[in-house]
Amino acid sequence: MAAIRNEEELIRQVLNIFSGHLERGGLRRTPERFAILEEIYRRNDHFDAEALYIHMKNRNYRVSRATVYNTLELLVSCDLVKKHQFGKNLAQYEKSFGYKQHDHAICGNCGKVVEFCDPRVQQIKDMVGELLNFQITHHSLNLYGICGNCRKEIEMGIVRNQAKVAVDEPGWGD
Amino acid sequence: MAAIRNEEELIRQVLNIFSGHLERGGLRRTPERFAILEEIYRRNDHFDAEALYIHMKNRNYRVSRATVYNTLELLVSCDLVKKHQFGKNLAQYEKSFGYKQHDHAICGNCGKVVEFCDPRVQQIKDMVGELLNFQITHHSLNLYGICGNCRKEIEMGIVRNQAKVAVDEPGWGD
DNA sequence: CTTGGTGCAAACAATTTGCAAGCGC
DNA sequence: GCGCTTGCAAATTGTTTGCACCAAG
Repeated sequence: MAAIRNEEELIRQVLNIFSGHLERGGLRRTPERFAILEEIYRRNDHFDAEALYIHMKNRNYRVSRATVYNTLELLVSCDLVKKHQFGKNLAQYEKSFGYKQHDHAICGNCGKVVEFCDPRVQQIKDMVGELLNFQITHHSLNLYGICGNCRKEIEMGIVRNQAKVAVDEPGWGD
Repeated sequence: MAAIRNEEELIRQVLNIFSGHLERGGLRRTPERFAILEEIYRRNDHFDAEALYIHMKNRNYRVSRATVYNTLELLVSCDLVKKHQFGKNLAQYEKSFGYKQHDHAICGNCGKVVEFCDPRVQQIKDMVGELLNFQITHHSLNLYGICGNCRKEIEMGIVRNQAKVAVDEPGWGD
């Protein structure tokens, strides 16, 4: 299914979009910014700023946390990345270009995040926006609960409460 | 509409519920815990831990932040208080007993939080839970945008970005 | 009187900021 | 070269923890 091809294609595309966004805003096209965007689009999970920072370090990039945060904010502002709060004081991010809008179900036991899509969300946004005279720009819908696997584990007496999911792999990128 | 009467009645009720919850859990009924619960139920807004702490101080209570946080967690665990994250790294709370489930629209300009209710949310929870084999326990749906007032102000060139809303009034109690 | 709860302050974790040096334009 | 960006570390912010004392059961 040519997934790799599509990935490279996608990356070229988002780098371009970002480049244009920077130019339009009179912002500088630094290698750090592009490197961060590229690494984000090579991942397929939800991640936090620290994980991305570690990831960049593992790949032998020379970046600081400040730049990671700075760039993430830029990317959010041009809609290439989405920022979430899944109930904790820790911002989670995910790439968003080329994906259809979706929401999240979060397992309170293992921390797994599953995406879903329901057209009724849009209907609610439209209707509530009109009703409250709010100009809705975006939303966040999170369903919290226990996933099927964890329910089984819990029934068998195993409890892992909040195990970390999606840790970064050690550096092989030399 | 006898709002005051109802408020006193409601407060008696929640104090009772909390008392039972503490007893059932083998926890102590301290004056601080009841005082915090009572103050929460005399407020009608969304507030953060610090605001509640200041509020208690203004009312001449002798409480520490630690006790405020501790008690808030207790109250959340027995469903007398709900905890929210409105997109920032700052937990917001609101009383929840006697209110029907609702969600929130947040103005990104003035910070105003408006509540709304839509039955489709429950439908989504049910359907997605079944679909993903998740046992959904709770959810959070936040719509972000600009409220009518702010839109007008912005059109007139006034921008207040993130003005603080619902600050605590100075102490008049005593 | 036993032990959990408290106030206080120090510790922590996530994020932001200040500043000197570096590099895109 | 000008000044936005960077790396680094220190500062801030929200929340948690450690500890000596207090008071509920």
